[in-house]
Amino acid sequence: MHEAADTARKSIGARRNPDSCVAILEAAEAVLAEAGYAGFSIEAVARRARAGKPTIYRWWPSKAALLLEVYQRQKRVAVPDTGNLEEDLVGFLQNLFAHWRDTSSGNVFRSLIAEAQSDRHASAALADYTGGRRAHTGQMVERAKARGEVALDVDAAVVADLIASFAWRHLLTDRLDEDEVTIRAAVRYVVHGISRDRM
Amino acid sequence: MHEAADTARKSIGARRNPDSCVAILEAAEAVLAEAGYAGFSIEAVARRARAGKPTIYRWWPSKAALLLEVYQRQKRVAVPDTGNLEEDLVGFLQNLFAHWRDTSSGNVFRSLIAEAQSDRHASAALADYTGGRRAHTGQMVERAKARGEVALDVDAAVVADLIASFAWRHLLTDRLDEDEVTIRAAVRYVVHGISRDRM
Amino acid sequence: MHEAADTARKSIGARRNPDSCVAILEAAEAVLAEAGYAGFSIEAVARRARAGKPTIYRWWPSKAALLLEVYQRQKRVAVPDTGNLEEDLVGFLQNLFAHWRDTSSGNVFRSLIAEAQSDRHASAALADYTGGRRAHTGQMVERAKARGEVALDVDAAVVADLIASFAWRHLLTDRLDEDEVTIRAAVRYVVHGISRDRM
Amino acid sequence: MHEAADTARKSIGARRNPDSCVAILEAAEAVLAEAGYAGFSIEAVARRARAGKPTIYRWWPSKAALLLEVYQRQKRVAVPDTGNLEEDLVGFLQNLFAHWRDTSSGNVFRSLIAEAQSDRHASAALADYTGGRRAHTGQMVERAKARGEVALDVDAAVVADLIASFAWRHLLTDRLDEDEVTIRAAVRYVVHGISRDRM
DNA sequence: TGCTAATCGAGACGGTACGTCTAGTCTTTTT
DNA sequence: AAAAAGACTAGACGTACCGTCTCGATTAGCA
Repeated sequence: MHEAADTARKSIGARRNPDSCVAILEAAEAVLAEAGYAGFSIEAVARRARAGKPTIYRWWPSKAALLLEVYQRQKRVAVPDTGNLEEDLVGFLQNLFAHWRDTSSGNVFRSLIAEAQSDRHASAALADYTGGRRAHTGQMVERAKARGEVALDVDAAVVADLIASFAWRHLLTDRLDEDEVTIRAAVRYVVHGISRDRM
Repeated sequence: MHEAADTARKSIGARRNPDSCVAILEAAEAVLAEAGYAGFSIEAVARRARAGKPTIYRWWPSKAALLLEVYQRQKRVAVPDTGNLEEDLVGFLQNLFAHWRDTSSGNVFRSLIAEAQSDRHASAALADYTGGRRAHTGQMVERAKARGEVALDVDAAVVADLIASFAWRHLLTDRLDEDEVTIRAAVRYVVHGISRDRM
Repeated sequence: MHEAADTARKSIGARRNPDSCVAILEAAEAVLAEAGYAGFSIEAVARRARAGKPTIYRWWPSKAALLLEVYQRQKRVAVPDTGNLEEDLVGFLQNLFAHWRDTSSGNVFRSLIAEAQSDRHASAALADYTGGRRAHTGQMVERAKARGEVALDVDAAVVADLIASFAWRHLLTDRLDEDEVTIRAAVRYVVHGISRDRM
Repeated sequence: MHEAADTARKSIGARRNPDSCVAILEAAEAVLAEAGYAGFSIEAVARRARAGKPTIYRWWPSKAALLLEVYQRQKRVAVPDTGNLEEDLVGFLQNLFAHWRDTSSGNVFRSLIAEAQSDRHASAALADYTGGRRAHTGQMVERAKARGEVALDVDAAVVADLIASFAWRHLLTDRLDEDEVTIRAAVRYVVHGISRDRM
């Protein structure tokens, strides 16, 4: 994460300056990491990035848009494939919690959810994003279905919803340090409930 | 929701004036209902309630405290007791969604969660509150255990967490109009997963 | 300047409590001495005196009234009588400057003048007070007239005005540490101007 | 004193907008004229000028700075040059009193002096200003010295001080309507006291 | 090669809200 | 009746951001 040079960035002609773009995204991430959502303001990002406010507003029409891009820039969480749904889901949640806990991603995503509660653009953007993620997480269930672990009439989207909801609430209530036992219990309750020999 | 009289409320001596207290809580609710979390400010509440800002700050140290009291003032959601866990939980979620949807409660609680992402007092207050609610919801599971529906080694708190998480995420992503089929599916997956003859 | 006892003063029945009166005046003086006019508020005095605000407002209708009483409670400056007008006036100014400098009187009187610029009660009270003082200071000139030092047609009130004005402006512009040479020069210019053999 | 147009003033780039500057100074003057020092608040000025409070604080760090600039913006008092010190000084005082009386200048300067009693910035600004004025007034005396009217060893600054003090006290005690006889008497006492053939 | 046009940093602008302070009024309780 | 206590409405304080605006400098691509 290289720092901005002492010499100010200038315009590079009649087109977007990628340096500024990167500097702003990195500054936004840094501000969120250091001061959290409370300290996240366009002013603070502009100050940190040594950028003008209009430059930010030009490319990101709302705080939400900036937050979303910052979040998407960060590395995705790996979706395990162990051949066993319970292990997959427990692994996924543990990876996700660790990712949220150890990087600024947790703060970014929390902020995005909070922002979505008062800003309709953020709300729409979040709905879009979560729609995509749900399908992604649902693949773990679909694979389990294909393996015969899970009943065929199970709605993978609902299962993905349950798992994602569990993750969200832990994020939003500062419980990302949940122990494996509890995570596994939650996952097992759901996995057992949808297993093939049950339904 | 009666309006304030033309004559200003005065002090009623060296003790809290319940009229002011009520007027402020009602104003807070009205502001949230009309302008949402984005327009919810102490100034706006004070203006609407014809109250001085210090009067609000005197009794509610933070926006979160005010939000929480507004939320708690609203009628509680009934916890059904049908003798069947699936029906209990489906009914509970439907009641909760309807309550959030049809009153301003949903907006209030969304705001509280959002506030908790940037204010540590809000965060603490919310943790406090959800702790209490978790035990409450868990009772449905405990009753089912007592009836023999649910395995004895099931952690009721984890189940309550799963259900509450599902509700929160629907609130936070504007999906309170979820159809019964989906709600029932989610509940069934969990209930089956913890049923006695399964574990 | 004894401090208030730990036990709160109580009402002594249907009449004014002199302890409260004294405590309030002393508190006002102490506040002015420590924080100056900037920190002088009825709230601050009430806090310091452990008195209720209404108790202050009952007896002193305005800040100015309180200031005036505080000022008048303080010891008067001696008016010298050396048999020579120049010495009298120089001595008087030196005494006055020292009094203002070394006690809280200076702050009190500055505050009173400042208050009089925005409060008509203060203005009236100050006019009243200065009227009395002018006559008082004028006596030094009248004595000099009687001694034949000063021409008979000199208006003692105008001379008193010149001297008092000089003192006020030094107070108001923080020049109470003026050296004797300058004070004497100012006095001499006036005294020579009114001496008998001149006019 | 033209009113602000209906269209709000906007920024004119990364530099001070003179329209705003003027609007604020005129608003400050108007507020002082209408409500006096008691009603003079940054809020009131901002409201009247249709300006944001931060715009005022950006350019005038304190109420005193604003008052001072309002005062200095108003036309200066003419310093007469009649070839006779008594006439010069009497004329100067009469001009000054009339200026203070007939414009809002008197209120502005009174306010500035009052403000200086509680605010060290005001105090410093006032000291600065009066320093300059003293030299200015002293020139009348210096001219008289050059003409041989006044003894050479007279300290012009002290004389200016006496005259200015006399003016200040009349301003501060609402005596700007003083008659010419009294003004002339005061001036004559001083002028005689310093005349060449006397000392 | 010189002109146009979009972008950059900078920072001022009118506003709104923050959380704190004081003003002056009020009522209850205690003496 | 008067004292203390402290709550009440009201509004100013000085600060932080909001989102918009205009500037002058910069540079690519069109003419």
